[in-house]
Amino acid sequence: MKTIIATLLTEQLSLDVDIHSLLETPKHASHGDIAFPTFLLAKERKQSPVIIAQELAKELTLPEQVQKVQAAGPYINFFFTAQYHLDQALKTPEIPQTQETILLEWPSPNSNKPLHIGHVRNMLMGNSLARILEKTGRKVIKVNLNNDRGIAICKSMLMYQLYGEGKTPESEGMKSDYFVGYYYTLFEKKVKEQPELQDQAQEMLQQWEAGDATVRALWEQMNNWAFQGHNTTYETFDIEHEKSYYESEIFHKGKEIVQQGEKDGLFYTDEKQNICIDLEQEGYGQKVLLRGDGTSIYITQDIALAKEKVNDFGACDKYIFVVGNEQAYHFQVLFNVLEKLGFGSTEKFFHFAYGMIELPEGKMSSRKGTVIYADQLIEELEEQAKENLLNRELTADLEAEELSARSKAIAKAALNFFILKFNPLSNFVFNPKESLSFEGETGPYLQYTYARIQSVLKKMEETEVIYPEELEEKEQALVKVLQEYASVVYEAGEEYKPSHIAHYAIKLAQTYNEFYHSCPIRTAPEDRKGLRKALSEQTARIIKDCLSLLTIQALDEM
RNA sequence: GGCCCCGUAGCUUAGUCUGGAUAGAGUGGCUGGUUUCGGCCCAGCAGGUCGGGGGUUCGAAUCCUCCCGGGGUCACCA
Repeated sequence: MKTIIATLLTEQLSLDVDIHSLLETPKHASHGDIAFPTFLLAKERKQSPVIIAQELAKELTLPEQVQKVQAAGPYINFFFTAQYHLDQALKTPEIPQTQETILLEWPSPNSNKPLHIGHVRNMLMGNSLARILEKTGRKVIKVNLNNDRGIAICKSMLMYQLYGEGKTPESEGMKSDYFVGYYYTLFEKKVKEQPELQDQAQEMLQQWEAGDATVRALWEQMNNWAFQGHNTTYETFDIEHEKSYYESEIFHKGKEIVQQGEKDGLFYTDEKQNICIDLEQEGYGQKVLLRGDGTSIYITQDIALAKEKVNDFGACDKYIFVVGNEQAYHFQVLFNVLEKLGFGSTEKFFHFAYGMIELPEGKMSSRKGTVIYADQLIEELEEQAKENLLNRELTADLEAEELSARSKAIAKAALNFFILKFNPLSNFVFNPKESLSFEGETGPYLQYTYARIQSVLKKMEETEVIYPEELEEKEQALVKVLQEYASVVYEAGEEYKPSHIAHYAIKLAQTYNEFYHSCPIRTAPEDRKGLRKALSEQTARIIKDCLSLLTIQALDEM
């Protein structure tokens, strides 16, 4: 629409400004579809903007898509015809495609405990982002980095060695990652009274690095349990990767790269023989990249991983890391190091950061037992959803299987939407009792709107769509929102913002529900029935698409 | 202390990059709505110094600047 108006204004008025960028989409329907503000002209011509608007509006000859033009104060407002709006709203949305290859890395957990609500935020954001990127034409390579070595897993190992008594997840009837996590928590408890455990864990880490057979065997056992548990959680959350990397396999590989960089004069050696980078100019200070004894640190392995990824998948246009924002500084340093090493400009790397989730009583603590685990969370929500279904007349008699399937879908809708509608960078307090609702701005609200449309459509026969001269107010509002879909997805892809999709979906559902309540569909006048049916179908299609981008299932009945 | 993120109705928040007409929602509170397409719905009322000051601009929640509050980070940890 902007292009049409920009062309119109450029051709008919001799204005020396970039018209397209000045055009606005008014917030209120009474202001039309596109508005041209005349403030700039007023300044140039030293005339009242109101008068300029009035005069220009009179001069214009309108193309067929534009029904009328109206000067309103300092704005010239353009109104498009119902015909034009309907064509745009009812056609298959064309989402502008961006040809890019993006490597997306997430959720990259530690292997010493189960996934918790922080990982849930990570998993959902990564998943949704991947879907949005794919929808906008990008090729997305999905990888995971398992942090499977280090002091944390050694703590679990040590406790199992001391107190495990040969128990297994099977013998205890525990999900295997919880089994591993139990020993980690046990360490945090015991170390308070026995500080020497800290040294023992450290010692174990050294034995691990030295390749001690017993320690390695124990490590493999514990890790297998942890991963096995994580994998079932990934299934619940629809997480799939093309490749999983393991810190244990790459952590020693960065050494040569860093040493070569030092020879090439990119880095320097400090008095302790550490190889370091000077990022004073960039504002990040001096950072060690490789210890003097040649052993790796966190950033060394990230450098190695960058190379592995290029080896495996070729150079990509962008590399996105979904990681909590407490690591923002680390990633800025890493991106600068990678740029110096020739992996590409820092622009190619993006830290998709998100804020912390806290509980009403403060930060989560595995020691205090206040961690909310991903599996438990979704299970509790399923229970709530099930209860809701049983309390409704329509669904009280569902068969067990169907009841369970629907509860699952509704629970995930509630959780996914709740997490994804937020600005990712905000911290938020998660109150398990109050945070998740099924009413209002929620995933189930979207599912409900979709299901109700399906129910209405099912009862209707094929009807011809007849375009009316004028649309009713609620029809008009719906038509406008439907037209926005393609550009919303495009923007979400450009800006990496799943929340745009969430907010748009709510707006569409709200607009549709208002339409639904004031415009009968099945009992509409004959010349309106086909139109309203078509609008309902298109709304359903787009809601379903949005839900899919948010990793939520659309239900035909709920 | 340096750097990064956050601050908008009682609560949860959209809008900030790219400045425009009356700052949108949800929730909670109050008042209503279905002999009609599914009430997890809809309508209405009350609720805002957009953290504060200064600046730029015809115009600022949005840009600049200085403060205030909350969180994070500044390891040879990950």
